[in-house]
Amino acid sequence: MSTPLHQHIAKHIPITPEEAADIALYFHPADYKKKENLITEGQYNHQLFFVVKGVLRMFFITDNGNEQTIQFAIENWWMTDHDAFHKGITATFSVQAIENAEVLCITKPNMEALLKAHPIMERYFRMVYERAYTASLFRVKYIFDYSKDRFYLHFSNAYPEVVQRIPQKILASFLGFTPEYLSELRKKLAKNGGHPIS
Amino acid sequence: MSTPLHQHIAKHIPITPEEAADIALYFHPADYKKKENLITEGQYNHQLFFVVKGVLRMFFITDNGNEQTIQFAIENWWMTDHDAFHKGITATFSVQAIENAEVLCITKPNMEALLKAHPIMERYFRMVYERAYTASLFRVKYIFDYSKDRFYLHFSNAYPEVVQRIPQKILASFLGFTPEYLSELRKKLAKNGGHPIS
DNA sequence: CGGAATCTTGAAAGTGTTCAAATCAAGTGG
DNA sequence: CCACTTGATTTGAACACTTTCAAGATTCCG
Repeated sequence: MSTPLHQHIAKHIPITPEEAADIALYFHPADYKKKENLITEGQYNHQLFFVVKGVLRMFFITDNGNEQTIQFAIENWWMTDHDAFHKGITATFSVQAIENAEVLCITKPNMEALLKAHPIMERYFRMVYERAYTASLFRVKYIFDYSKDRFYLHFSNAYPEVVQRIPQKILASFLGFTPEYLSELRKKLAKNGGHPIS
Repeated sequence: MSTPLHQHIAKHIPITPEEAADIALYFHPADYKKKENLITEGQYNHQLFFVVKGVLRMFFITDNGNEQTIQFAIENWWMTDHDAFHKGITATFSVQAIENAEVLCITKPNMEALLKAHPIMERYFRMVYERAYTASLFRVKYIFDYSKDRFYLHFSNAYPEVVQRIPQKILASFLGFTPEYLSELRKKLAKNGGHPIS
């Protein structure tokens, strides 16, 4: 038998079924309902999550009280407030289920024990973080490079499954503008057959 | 004797002087002059850099031909186009010396050999990437959270050394606005004793 | 000193936001 | 299954923030 986590690990490093089974013991499964928080800004959290099923988002509350979404996680992505998890401090970000979600959780002590027992996992997580870091840099690039309408088009072409699974309000926040403006963009783009205006 | 690289590694993982000396063999030192490129957008690059001395910036050319700076590296930071380095593809970003810089370089094959010979370095780089990823997420947070004037103040308070070492033009680009607007902000802020207007 | 790049200034034009109200969609309890 | 309540999306007008462009002042470096 092969779990999603096992499969994901095996994509990056060679691993035996026995190792995978032992690694799984460091995690515990959990279910979250739509709109439920896995992590809440300002609170202590010491868990890292692997998404087995569902969609999560990370967000925070801006100066003027809006929810600003900064990333999504779908199946086979890792998610947490890394700064809080790593340093054991209160969370800067909240993590919430957008759909009912099924995740694997690992506490900080278990994470340390896991890395000690299976040093090969250092390599796996090195790769995971390297990839996440790269993605985050590209996110910054897109924010600056594209006009808002192009950014919207880019994202909905690149991740159509994500766009379909989330409310527009949250998409607008992720893209960096208001829901009202997203409405206007959609209207404008519809007129132009899905091409940016410029 | 203890090099900056050795010291930085030792901050994260236990390491003997002998190991450190062997690790150093996988790197070669290089000097770059102000404005010289370590990596050029569109070209192949297969090196990762550790900054011993100087300031680097990463940037790309936007749709409308401007240079958009997306991050800096000062002493003890790692820098490269990670996506290009990792996948062996052409670079999306350029990396340039803002001051004369002294760096340690490692090629992709040497990196792989290093990780094979010293698996403990997987842990070190896992930590480095984890930290870089966290920083990148905070960068995105600040972009969305702060008004432009607050973002400017935040950055110049958080990294005064960096601000002093780079031209305003590049700072403006990093913060996400035009040099002209930065001029206005500085004028406005000067009138208000360094506090945001809002 | 001289040339080139950087920084400042101001006016005009865009881009995106805010606010308020109407419409639409979804989930809940009876 | 319907009626109700709540939340999400759309619309439009007024406004605010930021860019663009062009020109002048300043600084840097050889």
